[in-house]
Amino acid sequence: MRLVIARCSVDYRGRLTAHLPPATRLIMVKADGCVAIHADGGAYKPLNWMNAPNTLIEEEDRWLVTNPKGEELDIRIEETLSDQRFELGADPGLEKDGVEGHLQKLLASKPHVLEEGLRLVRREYPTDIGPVDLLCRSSAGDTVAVEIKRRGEMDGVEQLTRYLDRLAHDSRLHPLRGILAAVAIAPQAKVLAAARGIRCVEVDYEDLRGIPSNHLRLF
Amino acid sequence: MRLVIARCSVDYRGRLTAHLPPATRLIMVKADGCVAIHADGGAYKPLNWMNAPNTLIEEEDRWLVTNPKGEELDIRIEETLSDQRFELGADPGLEKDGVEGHLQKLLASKPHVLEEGLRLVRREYPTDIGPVDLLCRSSAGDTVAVEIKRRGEMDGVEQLTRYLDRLAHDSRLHPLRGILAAVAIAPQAKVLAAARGIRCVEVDYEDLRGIPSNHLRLF
DNA sequence: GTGTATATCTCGGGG
DNA sequence: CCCCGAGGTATACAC
Repeated sequence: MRLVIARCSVDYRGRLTAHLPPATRLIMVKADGCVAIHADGGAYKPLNWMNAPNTLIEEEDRWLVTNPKGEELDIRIEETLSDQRFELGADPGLEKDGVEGHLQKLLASKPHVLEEGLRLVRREYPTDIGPVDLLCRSSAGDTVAVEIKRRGEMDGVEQLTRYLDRLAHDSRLHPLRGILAAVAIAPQAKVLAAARGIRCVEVDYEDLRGIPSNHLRLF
Repeated sequence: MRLVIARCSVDYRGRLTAHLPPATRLIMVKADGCVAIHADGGAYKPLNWMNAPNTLIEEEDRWLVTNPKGEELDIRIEETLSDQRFELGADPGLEKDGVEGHLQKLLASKPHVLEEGLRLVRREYPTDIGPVDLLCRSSAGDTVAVEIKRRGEMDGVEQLTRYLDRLAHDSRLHPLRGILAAVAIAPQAKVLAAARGIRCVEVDYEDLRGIPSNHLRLF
């Protein structure tokens, strides 16, 4: 990783055009060639950047970064205050817990949490506009499409609605209905879901991890 | 701005939990207190971060960053390879051109570009599910809701459809139709729009800037 | 503050 | 390669 502190002005031309007047900033060049220009504030997003893959042509007072898509980042260096390189090596990467994928796996193994008697038909059930998170069947024989979110918002309802529209074309899946499952569901999303006959279920992630998946009973 | 190169492991606990095994990384602390941990690759997004406002408690081998929302970033420093501070000063900020906001302003002043005789009723016309980009009236007296995007995709069609549904409840706006305006519109979006009776108009941003806004004619 | 939509979104997965 | 969906999305803007 190369870290340059320099007084510079920058122009980006590509998906939009953007200009940075002269000021002192950090220019970060990573091992994969990506370039980011940071001010001393304003969260983690750089003012300007160019992702890999790209080409860096470096002159005394000008860096020109171009990529295959035709975008370019034009950095005019007025004064270099520091220029250092560090060997960081490969990173083992981030291990996450608590994202939608985990919630989906948990609910796939315990669909009865959403509704008594619900059984999984398939996770990531394919349609021609994208996969449905869970396709289930109820004890009454209904097909139930489940859309899973960490937070249920209106776009989740839209998404499930689109899937239900597509699935409705397959008569083998009738009768068909939908469930929006999330750790928390916004009031407006509940209203929109209700208007479309979609049931909302709020689930507790911590509880869910504690429930055994082979939840068999003897009668 | 403070730049630390260190071998460290990191734990984030908040909206999810995330763990970074020990490795050498860049820890960036900006003047506003925000902290970002970067590996030597993978574009501009840090592996972990904590935005301002937050509190940094720094010990010899451990940094604990907490914020008012109860999130925390726990950094264990195993070895510090470099630790430097730079005075960057305030940044004049980025000047952008070509984003949706500009396109909306331009089209608001030149709605006739979308359709001969179209006049603006209101920009950001409010509905109870959000504002419509432009509400216009045609020379024939139709109400025309315009959704503006840089790139017209399916979600833009969905969005305009939701608005048209809401606006249709107001009989004063009848007859009502919609236009999706964008610099470029994806084929799938065109198909979906056609199926819903929504007209698609691709506009040239550069041309648009050159057209005078008071486009009056004498007959 | 809440809610809604944008973003040079970024990033990852699947066909 | 594109398409689609998730994100600790962040950020701006209107109500």
